Amino acid sequence: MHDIKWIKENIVLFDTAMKRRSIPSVSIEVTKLYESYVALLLQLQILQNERNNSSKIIGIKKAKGEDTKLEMEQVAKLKLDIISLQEKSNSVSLKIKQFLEVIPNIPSEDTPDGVNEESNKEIKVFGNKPVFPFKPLSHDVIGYKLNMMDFDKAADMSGARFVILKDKLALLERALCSFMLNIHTQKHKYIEISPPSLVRDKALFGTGQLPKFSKDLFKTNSDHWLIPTAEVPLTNIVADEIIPSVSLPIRYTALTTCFRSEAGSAGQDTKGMIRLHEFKKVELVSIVKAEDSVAEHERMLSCAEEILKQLELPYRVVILCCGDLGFSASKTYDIEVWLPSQNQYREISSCSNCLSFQSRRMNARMRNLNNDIEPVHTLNGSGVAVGRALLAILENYQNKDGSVNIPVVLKPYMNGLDMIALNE
RNA sequence: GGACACGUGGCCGAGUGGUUGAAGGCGCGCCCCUGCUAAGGGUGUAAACGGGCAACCGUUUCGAGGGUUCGAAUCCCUUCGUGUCCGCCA
Repeated sequence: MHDIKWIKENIVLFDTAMKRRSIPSVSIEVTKLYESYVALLLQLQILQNERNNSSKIIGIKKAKGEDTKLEMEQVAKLKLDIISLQEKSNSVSLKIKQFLEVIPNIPSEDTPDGVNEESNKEIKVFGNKPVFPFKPLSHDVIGYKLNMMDFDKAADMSGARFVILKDKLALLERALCSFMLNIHTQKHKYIEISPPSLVRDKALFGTGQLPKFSKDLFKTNSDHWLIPTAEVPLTNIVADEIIPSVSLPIRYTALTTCFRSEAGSAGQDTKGMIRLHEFKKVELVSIVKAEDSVAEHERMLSCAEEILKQLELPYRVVILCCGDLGFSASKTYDIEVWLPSQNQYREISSCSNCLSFQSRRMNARMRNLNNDIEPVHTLNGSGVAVGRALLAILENYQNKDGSVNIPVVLKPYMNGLDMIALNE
């Protein structure tokens, strides 16, 4: 959520930024609304002040047993004006709020222009793509042949875009979860959280999924929403808080299941585990001072990269262009892992700096050393998507006979297993 | 799901219609004092918004929303949350 006062003072800057997002300029309109709101408020406050004074006098007079008929009649008249002014100013301020809450964050200066992912900018490539002396299979075929991945049964009970992992693949998923959480808690000093998976509107408004993107979410019949990412509960831990600046940065990590309706992605990635309605993900969230968020963003990216480095999976890092940037983000790095069967890199992590965009929506603030209160900055990133990590391992570590080697760092989590092979 | 109770400032906790943004305590800040024993005294200490160069002034806020009233933390309604007991269940 943008600060209306900031927009008012930076009309050109603001509209230029929105233009990069292909959003028509609204700053003049909002600013005008705001000015009329301030005018109404001023008038209203004068009348409220009069009413308060008169009511005090009535109270004093009544205590003395004096007659207050005159005063009471005067205030009664005032009251009508107050009510009508209040209605007007409420409706204008609601309009302003409705305007502001659907305007996305401003892209950072170093976010490339562009309307779709083709304009994303590659900034780093890491690792060697595996060379196979045979035609590498896709992960779903590998899983099927191992008899450890069942899309058909999942479809019978849940429909499309669900999967059942069995036996060693279920273990591999669990191993990945533990491995990632251990790295982030022990090496990167994130605090592990086990949050709710169901949240109310307010939480999703805070992180920016609502009110605009309800179509992408699942809703229960009890007015809860299933979280699309742990970013939602993790970031909302600081909602409505005033945090002493000495307590920052706060770094949280969590393993959760993520639920996404995938409305509008019909036909995309219909095969395999790439795009499911539910998947597990280890998330990273940082709450930092404004001046620290740029550095924290780099740190977060390197924390996510660390996972892929240790798993020895080839990847690249891109900066998302304006057209690909999420609603709440000012700048986003995507980490893309190499998938041999597709002969391309696919997203496995997304690390975003939201600046004060989310913190203003959820009223998350800090008290600095001068005792002043200001919004914190929030960042979130995947560290990393578990399902996609699993499928990347299957594809990158596959052998000709259909077996799959286990990355060295995962062996302790796999009961010492070196390889997943077809059960005899 | 049934019954009852409760939601006040960083925390605890008074406050059932009238100069109450809110006693008192704790905590914290600043200042002072100090050879009567791990202390005493003074003073300050909410947020948001609006106006003002500023000092400062004003408005709103006692879970949230609405209502009654000249006036509401206090009364009424709705709602959310919490606690306890009962029922049910992992």
